Amino acid sequence: MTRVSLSRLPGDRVLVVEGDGQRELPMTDLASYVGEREADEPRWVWDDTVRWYPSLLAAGVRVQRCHDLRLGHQLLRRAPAVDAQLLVGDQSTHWDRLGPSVPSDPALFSIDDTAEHLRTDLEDARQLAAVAASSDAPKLGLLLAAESAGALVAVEMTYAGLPWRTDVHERLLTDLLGPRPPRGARPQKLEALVAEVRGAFDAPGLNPDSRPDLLAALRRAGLEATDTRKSSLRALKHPGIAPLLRYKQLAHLFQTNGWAWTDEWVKGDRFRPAYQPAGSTTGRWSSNGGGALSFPAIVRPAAVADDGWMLVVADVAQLEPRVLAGMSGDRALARSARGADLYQGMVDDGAVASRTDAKLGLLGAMYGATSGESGRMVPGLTRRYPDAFGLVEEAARAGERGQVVRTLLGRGSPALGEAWERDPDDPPPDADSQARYRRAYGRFTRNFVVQGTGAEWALCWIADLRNRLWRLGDSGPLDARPHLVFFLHDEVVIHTPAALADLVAAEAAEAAATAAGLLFRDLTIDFPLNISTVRSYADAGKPGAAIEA
DNA sequence: TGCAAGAGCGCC
DNA sequence: AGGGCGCTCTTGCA
Repeated sequence: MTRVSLSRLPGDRVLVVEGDGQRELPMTDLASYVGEREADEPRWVWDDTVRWYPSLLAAGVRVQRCHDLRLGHQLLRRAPAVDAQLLVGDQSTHWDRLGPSVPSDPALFSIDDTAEHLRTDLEDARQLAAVAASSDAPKLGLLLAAESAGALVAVEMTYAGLPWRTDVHERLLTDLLGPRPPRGARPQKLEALVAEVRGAFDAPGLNPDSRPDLLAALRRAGLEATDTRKSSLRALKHPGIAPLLRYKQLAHLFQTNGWAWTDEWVKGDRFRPAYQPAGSTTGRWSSNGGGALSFPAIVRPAAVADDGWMLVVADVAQLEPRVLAGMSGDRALARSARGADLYQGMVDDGAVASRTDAKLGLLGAMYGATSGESGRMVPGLTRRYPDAFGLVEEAARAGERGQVVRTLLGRGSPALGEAWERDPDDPPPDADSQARYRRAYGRFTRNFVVQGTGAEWALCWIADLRNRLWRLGDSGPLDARPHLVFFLHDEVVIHTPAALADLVAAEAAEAAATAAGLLFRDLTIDFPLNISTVRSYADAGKPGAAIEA
């Protein structure tokens, strides 16, 4: 496959290296050059997708594949199967330090002090060599390709944006909170709730946002409260609790997804969050802006397809338990995973009495629950599904011994002490806190292998889906084709011309099967999707909504 | 005055 | 004695 690396040079020029040949271009010619070369389907190699791809998209150029060296470097440096020494060389310390770049950074295409003239071809050669020399080359190769495809998806989704009806959003806010208040003030309905809470607790100056204030008021009312969490408050009996809970819910909406949020994140009928592929150590994405990955259900009614378009919403049912079945090769769990409901499958196989028990037991095993209803289910299920439960148990023990663990495709966990930088002035931790810390790390490694492999499955899914959607759109312009507009760990939203919605839904399911084949080739694991075709995101998942419109 | 940490809630 | 994130507010300290 043709591999073309792009490096930025001073004076807004680009160095293009391909095999033994190289040439220079002015930055202004880049989009047309890339557009023409796309016919050869090359893999574009660049330092950071966010630094190159947005301007190409803006020029109407879509790229089929790339290799994101920043993500690759980060991944390979920590991959247990890779000899990290092979990544050392000219400028490699710079690659070590390279953090994510911010899409809104105005310095995007100007050469500045922080963006040295990195020779991407040199780093590319090191990464290729490091993969080739590893004991896990095919899997790492797949992981790098998926990671880079994810980086393309992330930029494309920011570019496209989630279709957003500001009028619907504001009507929703006004209904729940009252009219938009002046800066710094509470909306009417929140203020009314505060008054109600103050009255109920006979605390005229109470600030419900202040924990000490609130605890004092609760105690004065004779309630035993040690924290102000929703779940704790719900257990208390007092006339002030209901308005307090209502206040907390609505205040959260006002603060995180209220008018200020719209002002900042919604432009031109689109919500455009910035995604950060592999932003979490497990390989899951994070987002830095707009709280895209904690996008609350309460505002989803405002995500509405354009006229003549629809949203196809697809999520995987029980992604992580299915991934666990696949990576552990647990045939019993794989059998229970046949069909749309894995937990029900466990009941039907006679492993547990109820669906609730199945869910509690599996989640307990994946998160490391040691007590409670969840922890109690684990021993029985371990006998039933020894390979699956054994895998997470072994990952936990490895963590407690201080060893790193890896995902199916070879992403390594951070080391035990990595996030634990002690102040040298502090006394050394005693044996108890060391043991506590090791157990916590064990819970982390236990979850890491499943969450991380789940993220890999999802990357393969969206990478394949992205290509399928592109082919489906045939030859239309970029913004007239079906495209991904949202991705949330195990769920995607596709904005599509209404006429293509059924085809889009079918492609989403096909892509899921492709991802399963890529990761677990010899073992058949079902990854059934819940798919809805809807006008508004809020209608996804509701029975009957799929046919509507 | 500004920053970091903690609490709490949202999502998976 | 349950994993991963981001965001906003308050508090405590410099």
